[in-house]
Amino acid sequence: MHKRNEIQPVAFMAPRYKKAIEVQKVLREQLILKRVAGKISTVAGADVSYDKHGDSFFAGVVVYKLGKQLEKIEEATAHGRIRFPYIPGLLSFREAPILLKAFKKLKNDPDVILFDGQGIAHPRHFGLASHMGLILDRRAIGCAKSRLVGEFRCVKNVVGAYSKLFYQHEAVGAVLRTKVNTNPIFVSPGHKVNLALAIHIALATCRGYRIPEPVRHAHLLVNRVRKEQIK
DNA sequence: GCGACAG
DNA sequence: ATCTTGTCGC
Repeated sequence: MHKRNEIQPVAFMAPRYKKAIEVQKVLREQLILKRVAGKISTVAGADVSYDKHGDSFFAGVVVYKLGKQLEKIEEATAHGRIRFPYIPGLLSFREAPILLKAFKKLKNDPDVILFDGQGIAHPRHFGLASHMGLILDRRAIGCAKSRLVGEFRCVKNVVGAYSKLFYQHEAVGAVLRTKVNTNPIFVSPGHKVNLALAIHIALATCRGYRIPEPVRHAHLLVNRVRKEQIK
């Protein structure tokens, strides 16, 4: 008997997965869920693309200067072998290594990073954006295309409208309308930001598409690189 | 036992 | 996530 969103009964999981879950529980204690002071002038987006044959993938990061017009100032990619299966709730153990490899090539250190996944809107309040933000010691925000946990009400069909995402009686994120007549996205604080700033940054970096520009371009970048490298 | 389940 | 062309709708 499992409550909704009680993903992966730990008792039946392989030891390495149980260990991963314990790691998340320990690391989440170090998360900073308040807005950290400091100017935000550069924003990065990161994403991963999987090789068709399933044993390798690519990570990409794109850095933008924040302004009226977003100006791309740097991008980096990395290639690596997949060492961990996809298990809802344990995505960071699969994607963090390759993402870190790409971040190491970066010369700039962005003031905030947007990730293609959840922040604290997660069974243990420690999704990909939280994990990466903590490791990189950067502000991080989760921008997912679908729900992992939580309940929410309908979102008005107006850009900027949102409803809070509740999980265990706590607002862990927002279901945000970034484009009319289009499904909303799931924004949640990852690290060193609060929900209000997470929503603000996500909206401020949207340019007419559902996905915030940094993540959208990181997505395009990795897909382009993957298709070229396969040849 | 069934349904839910980021990418 | 990925395999994939056209097609319906704003």
